[in-house]
Amino acid sequence: MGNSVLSSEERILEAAKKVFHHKGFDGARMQEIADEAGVNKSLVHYYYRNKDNIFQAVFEDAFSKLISRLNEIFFSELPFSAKIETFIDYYVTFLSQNAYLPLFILNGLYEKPDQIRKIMGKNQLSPDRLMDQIRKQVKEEMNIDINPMHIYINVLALSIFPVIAKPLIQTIFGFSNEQLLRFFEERKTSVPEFILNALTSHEKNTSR
Amino acid sequence: MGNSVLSSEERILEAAKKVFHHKGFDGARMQEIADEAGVNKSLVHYYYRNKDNIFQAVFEDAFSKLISRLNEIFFSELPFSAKIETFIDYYVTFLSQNAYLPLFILNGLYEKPDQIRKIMGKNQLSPDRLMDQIRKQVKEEMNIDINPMHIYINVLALSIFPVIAKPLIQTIFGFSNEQLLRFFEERKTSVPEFILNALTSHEKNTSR
DNA sequence: AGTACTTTTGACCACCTGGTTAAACCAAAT
DNA sequence: ATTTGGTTTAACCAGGTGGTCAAAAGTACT
Repeated sequence: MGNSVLSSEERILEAAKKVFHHKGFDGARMQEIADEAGVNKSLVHYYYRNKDNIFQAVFEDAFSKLISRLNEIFFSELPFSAKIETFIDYYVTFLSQNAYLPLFILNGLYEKPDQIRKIMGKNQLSPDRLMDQIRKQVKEEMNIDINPMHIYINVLALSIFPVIAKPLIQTIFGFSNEQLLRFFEERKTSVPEFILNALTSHEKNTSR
Repeated sequence: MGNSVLSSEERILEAAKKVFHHKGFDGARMQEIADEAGVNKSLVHYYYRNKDNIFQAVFEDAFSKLISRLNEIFFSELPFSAKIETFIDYYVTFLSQNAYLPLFILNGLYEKPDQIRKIMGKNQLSPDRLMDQIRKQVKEEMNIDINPMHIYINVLALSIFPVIAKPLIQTIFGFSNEQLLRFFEERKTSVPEFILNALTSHEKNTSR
């Protein structure tokens, strides 16, 4: 357990991430965080005054980790199809390795709705510009006029949900761990195909 | 708070649902369940011996509620496009009114992976038959050969994720409650269009 | 060696947690 | 009226909870 070069404060934060990610706010124990970091429980309180504080630190870290790259890709100069492919590929890989993150964040958003805006401020999302860009790109490249918000949410849904629903998928289909991995690998190509096909007009959109 | 015709046992279960759905297993308090049901805490233990038991009762109820109609629709005799439309319409409505359910279930699947198989046994899923049917239908009606598992997961993702991510969506887009409702209403038509378009071949699928 | 400062610890606490138990309550049957 | 059965309650408990505090250990400077 000899913990290398990290300072106590850093080790505590890392330990807190591990514990909060896996157990959530209510399930996490200050003692467990201290044990995981190899320090006395009081030291946790010394650096982060209380449970809420350290949770917020963990939450902000997780949140920005999850969305920073998202914006990077979506605001890049790539054509839309490349964006989708790049994004799915990156996200499926990233989320496979950090499977706990999305559920942790979604739970956090429900439990602590107050602190969201603070974090939103830090990680500039500027959705208006993003939506304009998506609408324009899809119109130009796919010749289809569709509410970009739905596209955006659909892309997120198709990338994130399967990771969250891992245990469900595994039980439904009876997947072993290797089979599940292969399933996620397949999605790296099948999901972009699915999305881009959905956005390709073959005849005019059905009126309603 | 005069609770009408329900027996104490039923009132306790209803109270337990409310509390567990909103707070999760670790966040829920036996005392709060008792208060919510308007009974003494000991009575909760009298009917359901311990916290785990009553949680399992709540979980099974939620789980079967969520998937029973799913199978009903997917195993019906409808053409595939009608299935998708029916399913999305039903699910978006149902989930809007039970927004806590999906997250509650997904968390439960992570926290109590042991009890899953029991429940899976009760609510027969028989995924093999379902997958065969989907593949066959999509091939016949859309003339496209695609792994039905991905279709199935995609449909679930597009219906369930937005509900789970409610607070996220609301914050990103700055939606009021009414705007969010309208957004979900729109999805009842936009999502089936999206899916069916994605499954309509305009040129042969890229080989691999 | 002594001082001033931060870091780390053990002991402690008030409160809350799920759970137990024995007694009270209440109907229906005798 | 008494018994019998299920129902409901108050009182209680051992263990755990986040959090405090003062003392100890370490560090750097003089």
